[in-house]
Parts: sequence; structure tokens; C-alpha cells
Amino acid sequence: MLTERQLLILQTIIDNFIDTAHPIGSRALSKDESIQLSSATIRNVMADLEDMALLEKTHSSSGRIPSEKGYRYYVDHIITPKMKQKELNIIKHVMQNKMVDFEQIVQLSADLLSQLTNYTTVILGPNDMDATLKQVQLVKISDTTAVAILVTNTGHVEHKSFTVPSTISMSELEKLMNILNDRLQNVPLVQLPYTLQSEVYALMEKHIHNYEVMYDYIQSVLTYDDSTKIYVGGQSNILMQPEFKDVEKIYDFYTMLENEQLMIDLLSKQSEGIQASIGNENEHEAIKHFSLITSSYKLNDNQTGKIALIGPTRMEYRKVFSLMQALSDEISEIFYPHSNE
Amino acid sequence: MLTERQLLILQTIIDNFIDTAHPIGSRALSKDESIQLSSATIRNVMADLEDMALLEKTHSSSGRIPSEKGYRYYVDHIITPKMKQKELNIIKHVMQNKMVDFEQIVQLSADLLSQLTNYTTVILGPNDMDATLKQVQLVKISDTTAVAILVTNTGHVEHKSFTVPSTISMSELEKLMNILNDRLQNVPLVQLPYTLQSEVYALMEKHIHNYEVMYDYIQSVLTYDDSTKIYVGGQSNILMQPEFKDVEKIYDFYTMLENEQLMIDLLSKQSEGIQASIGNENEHEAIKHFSLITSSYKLNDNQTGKIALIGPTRMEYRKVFSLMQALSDEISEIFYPHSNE
DNA sequence: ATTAGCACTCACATCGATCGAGTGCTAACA
DNA sequence: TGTTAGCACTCGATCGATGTGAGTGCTAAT
Repeated sequence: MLTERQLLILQTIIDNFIDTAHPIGSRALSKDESIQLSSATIRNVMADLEDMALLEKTHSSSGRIPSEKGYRYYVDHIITPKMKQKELNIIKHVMQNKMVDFEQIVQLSADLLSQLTNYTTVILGPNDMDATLKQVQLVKISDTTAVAILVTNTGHVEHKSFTVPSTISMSELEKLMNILNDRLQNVPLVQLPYTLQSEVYALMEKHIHNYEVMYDYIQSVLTYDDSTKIYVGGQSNILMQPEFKDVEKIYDFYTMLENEQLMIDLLSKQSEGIQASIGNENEHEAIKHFSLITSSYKLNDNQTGKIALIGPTRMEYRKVFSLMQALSDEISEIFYPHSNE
Repeated sequence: MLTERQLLILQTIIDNFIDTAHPIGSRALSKDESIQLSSATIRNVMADLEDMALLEKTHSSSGRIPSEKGYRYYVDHIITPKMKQKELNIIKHVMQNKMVDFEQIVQLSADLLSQLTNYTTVILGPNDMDATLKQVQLVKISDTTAVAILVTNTGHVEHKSFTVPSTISMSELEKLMNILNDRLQNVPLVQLPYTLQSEVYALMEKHIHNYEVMYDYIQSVLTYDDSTKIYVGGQSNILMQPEFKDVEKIYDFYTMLENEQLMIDLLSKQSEGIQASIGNENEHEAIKHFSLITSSYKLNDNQTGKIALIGPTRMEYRKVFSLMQALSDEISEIFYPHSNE
């Protein structure tokens, strides 16, 4: 357990360092009005904090910077969410423009959050695993191509085009569609291939002319590839952070961001609620030099998505926490009103 | 008109500079086996070329680098497409994996092209201006929300969710859908709002209960917002180029890329066929320090899209031209077979 | 017309000196 | 015993001097 004094100095150092990105020295601290101690005393405290691995030096005679453990302590024990009314108002105001389109809202949120923080925002769309099929629509576009459209009970629309043998007639396609709708409605997406085989195959055999070919097509269309989508906002904003002054870091960062699968993995693994993973606490190699803050939003009882902010470990945790909380609430409120009352 | 000798030297300088990114001096050139001249003679030729504004110096005693005008001359008069069989094979091979989904193909192409060149690829989806409506589908998701799905004759699927007054019954929605399909089929997307008013409004008034509210909703759903989509590939690749060694340039570059509207403008304005805009030849301020190479692909008789490559003005024009040609052909071939035979 | 020779330019790298912010330690002090 | 003043020391950053090398333009000889 830390003493009051240690706590005060640790907090002040971290606050200052987050602000300036420069190591903090004892002399500078002694001038802080909230600390009425000589620089020598402060040095002693600093040495103690360094022994506890909460602070570090960049070289033997430099000022102190927080270690990752220091940030962790800061996040867990020190900070209290500091709501800046002004920014909250911006969020409320922007989100109030009634929009209904999910993609639009999410993209706007990503851009907004990024703009308010100067970090990069990544939003993970809802995972539709529990969604069930509401309707199938088959539309013939030309002699040889057709589009299959799946609508889920969550309002999500998925579509795939496929080639259709010219021997299949329009009416046959319609017949097929009826069978599918009849048998597959309310079936969870993940179960579609199985139900297709157990319930639909026999029917197709009976009623559809070219059933073998068609079955193959339909099966591939209905095989739900995990289509969780990712929305990125403010990729360039983060370049303003001084830690991105050399190209290598930038390269690493963008390579990571481009790896969609990695990002999906990363975000889905985080538990719900606001959570911070600082530097090496992160599992994946690529993100070990950054901090990842995630929060979650709710679309309905089954569907949740994630909002994430990626930035340097020297991050304005205080501000970020409150902003993300506000934004997640706002998004949830739009799609799933009054859930958190 | 340039003399043979001037041509040779100009070409060699540009080729070398594209390769190394370092200014080229007369001594280095005199050692090139294809140039049998002393360095002094070469210096004279260089001075001439500089007078013609085809070459530049970075400082008074530096070697020469191509000016933008020099690149333009190089592109227009010197280079002949140099097909590297190996890379062409890669393209053919990758594109052969039969995929049908447009988005997938396009994204893959963008990544591929970027990987082969180390520049950033931007692909503009087809502009659907001439597309006509094939089918409308209204699906009720919950008490208060519904999804409208539009399918075009080109196989493009667009969907929007909207709130529906709880007073509207399921059957009413179906009635409405039938009216819409009856009256709007084969109407060009851009004309939808007009046809809606002239043909559908009266019918709705007659047959639909809450026609006023519904008309507003339907109108907003059918108002086609230019949804031309953009696919970006290899954002991080370009960081390998030595001209991106300072953060400011990187920042400018990514800010430009993030501005989707700008990119759409930029690409749509380019005429069809392969085309290069070098540095200041570009209209928009943001891209004046880069070169933009565009090519076009064909989805059908009416729909074309654009492929673009953005990189430093020092770009491997030769390689890029042939690769882009090959890739556009390949994409066109997938969607619109045998059009260019 | 071409080339050798030469004086000159300028970016770039290296080196040393200096500066200053910072530390740890010790001894004096309340 | 906890706090502070003082001091020697460390190390990054900055600056100027200096040398080097790749390059040029010009002139005179071939």
C-alpha cells in the first residue's frame, strides 16, 4: 500500500507526463503548489516508487516516467472519471441527429471519438451469432446470376451473388425461395447449413428440378462467414502524438490496423464494460507498445459490439474513460433505449 | 524535340532516380555502359535538359533529379510498358480463385496491387447512376422498425432501416410493397423520388391507411444517396518509400486518404483508360505532392469503376502501367467476360 | 565537338566543448 | 527521525568547427 505522499507524487508525475510527454524531475515537482516538499525529499519518494517499479528513468540522470505498472496502478486506484461537460455535450449533440442507419452511426461515432481524443478509434460491429433468419430473398439479375439476400431478426442484411445455371427457370427459383422461407425462418444463422441439410434437402429433391446443383449453390450462400465488421476512425489523428515521430512506429501501427482479423480477435476477446490493456498486458505482439481501451454497447438483449481506442501507453486515461462511457451509452440508447435505467 | 543523346541521358537519369531516390551525378552516368561519354560532356547535356526544365537540382552542386515536367515527358514519350511475366502471373493466379462477391474481389485486388508496387491502392466501386430498380423488399423487424431492401438490375443491394409507426399493420406493409414493385420496377435509381411522387403517391392515398406518414418514410428510403464505395489497400506499404521519412508528409497523406469524398471526386474525374497525374497536375491541393495513376474496369455496358494508385512523384511508372492494365483487364474479365476481344 | 583539369559549392558526418536538467549521496538541521 | 541543503556526477541535447566527397560550371587543350 502506498502512503498518501507517495500517492500524491505518483499521481502528479503521471498527470504531468501524460500532458507533456517529457520525463518529470524533482525540481519541477517541488514547484507544484499541491506539493510542499523540497526537491530532495521528492527525490527520495521517487526512488521508493522506482523500487516498487511504478516509475522508470529513461537514462541514469533523467527525470521519471511512469512504468506500465505505474499506469496500471493509476488506472486502478487513482483516477476518478473526470467528465468534461463540454465534450459530453458535443457527443450528445452529434448523436442527436436522428439517424437510423447503423453503419452511418457507427462510423460517425468512430470519427467523433477519435477527434475528441486524438487517438485512433476502432469499432467492432455486433456479433450476429445469435441472430436468426427472418427472410430469404432470391432475385435473378441476369440469365446466369442471381442475388441471395438474407435478413436477420436483428435487421442485419447480408447478400451474396451467385451464378445460377441457365436451366433453372424463374418460377423454379421462386419455388425454392418459398421452401427456404418456410423451413428456415427463425433458424439461427449458425445452424443454417445443418437445418438446410436436415429439412430442406429432401424437399428440394422432391420439388426442384435441378436440385443437386442448386443445393450446392444455396449451401454456399447460406454458409455464414463471420462477417463482423470493423470501423476505423481517425487514423491520421494519432500521428499528432509525439511518440509517433519515427516512421517505424507508424509502420507497425498501420500494419496492425490493416490486419482486420487481428483487430477482430483483439476486440472480441475483451470482456464487457470499460477496460484498459496497457502495453505488454496485451496478448498480441503487434499491440504490445500501445494501450487499448475497450468499452461495449448493446443493440438488443443478444447483440453487443465493442468500441476501442488505441493510443500510446501515455494516454489520457481519465478523459478517455469518461468519453467512452458516454459514447457507448449514447449508442446503446439509440438502438436499445432505456436498457440502463 | 530532343536529340537522341538527350533522350538517352534523360531516360537513364529518370530510371536511376526512380530506382535509388538519390540525385544522379555526371560521373555516375559516365560509368553506365550504355553511355559512352565523358562526365564533362554529360554535364553539358544535363545543363541543356535543365534549361528545358526537364531536370532539376536539389542544391547548387547536387546531381540532377527529374522535374515533374521531366516525369511527364518520360511517361508520354519514353517508356514502353515493360511486362514482368512473373508479376503478371501472380495477378492471373490470384484472380483465378473463382470468387463471385464483388466486394471480396475488389478488396483483394486492392491489396494485391499494393503489395506488388508498395504504393497505396484505391479502388472506386461502380457508379450506379444508370442502374435501375429490380426489386423492393420491405421486411418488418420489430414493432417499430423495418428494413427496406433495394436490388438493382446490376445486382447491387442497398438497404436502409427505418422506423415504422406501430399503427401500420403487416398486411399494409405488404400492400405497399406490391404497389412499389409494380410501379417502380425498371425505373432508374436517380429517378425514384420523382416517379414515386408522380405514380405512387396517388395510389398510396387510395389504398394505404396512414399514407402520409408512410410516404415520407418511403421517400427518404428511396432517395438514393450516392453510395459509391471506396476500397483502400496497402496503406502501410507506402511508408517504405523513402519520401515518407518525415511525419508531416505521412500525416498529409493519411488525412487525404481519410477524406472519402475527396477521393471519390478525385477518381471519378479521371477519364477512362490508363492515365497519370503527376504532382501539380492534380487539381486538389492535398494530392499535389503525389502522383495518381488511374485505370478503369468495366462491370457491364453501363457501369465502370476506377482503380487508382497513389505514390510519390518518383514512381515506377513503367511497372505500374503494365500492372494496372493487367489488373483492370482481369477484373473486367471476371464481371464482363470477353468485352475486350 | 569533346574532354581534361580546376576551383568552387554544399550537404552530411564527425568530433569536442559546453550547457543544463536531473540524480544519488552525505551531512547538517529541526 | 524525517527533511533539506549542498555537491559531485551523469547524460542527452545543442552548437560550432572541421573535414570529406560528390557534384557542378567554366576554361583551355585536343
